[in-house]
Amino acid sequence: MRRASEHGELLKGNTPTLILSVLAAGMLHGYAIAREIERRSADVLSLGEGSLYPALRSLEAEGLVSSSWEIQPSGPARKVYSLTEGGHAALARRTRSWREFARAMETVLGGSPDAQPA
Amino acid sequence: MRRASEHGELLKGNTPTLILSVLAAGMLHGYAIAREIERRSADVLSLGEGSLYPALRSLEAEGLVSSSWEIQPSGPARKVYSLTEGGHAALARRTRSWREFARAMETVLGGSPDAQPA
DNA sequence: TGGACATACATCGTCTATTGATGTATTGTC
DNA sequence: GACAATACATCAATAGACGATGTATGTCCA
Repeated sequence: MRRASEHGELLKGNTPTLILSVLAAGMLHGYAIAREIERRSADVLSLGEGSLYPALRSLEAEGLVSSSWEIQPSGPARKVYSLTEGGHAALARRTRSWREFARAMETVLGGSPDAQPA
Repeated sequence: MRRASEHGELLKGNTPTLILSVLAAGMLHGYAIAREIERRSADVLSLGEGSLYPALRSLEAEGLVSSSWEIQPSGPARKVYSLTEGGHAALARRTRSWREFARAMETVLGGSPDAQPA
């Protein structure tokens, strides 16, 4: 499938936040999580399979999501994930942390003569 | 010295942007760059020496900053950095890229029922 | 019939960047 | 005399994203 545009290393550390975020709207299987992130971000953000599946495993190991297999009448089985209570709390925490970070980035960038206003 | 608050892995990929950003206001030596980032961000963001100096080396290798030693009448010598033309251009590019990324993060987060408005 | 592509899972090696520790040396302060 | 700040630097360990690869099914088209 098409690759979304590049954002270098910026995604680092934000993958779990993005996954928790789309799961907050309801349960989804792994592949659909990646598509939903692309859809919501208008293809600016994209998770490769090599980032997605390990991240889901680690979120499950931390107890932030839970999963069950869904057998389809046709096509491969899907692993469907949903947020646990801890997952909702983690999302709220991570969202706050992201926004504090993003605001701080803006204040540093904004102090530069080169920077256009945001 | 005191450590600024933790933001996990969020800094990843943004270190060069922050350095270029504070250098856009004028030349500074390495240690002062780190202090200026802390000052502007009200101690939310902080670069350890282990991140700062390698990042400066690599920026210089890319031709985005240039440096010269400054001998002080008292105290250790300082390596003073300034932005090259390429550095100004890179800063503008990186700032645009950061903001596109941050906006996309917000649109994904904003689609969640758990998210408070930014 | 065969090719391409989307769905859907998963793993693995590589690469890159941050972290924290460690080191040297000077200066100022309590 | 000890500690902290200034000021440079390196290095091992760690973590996380990327891209490639693999398996399998289903669809669409020529």
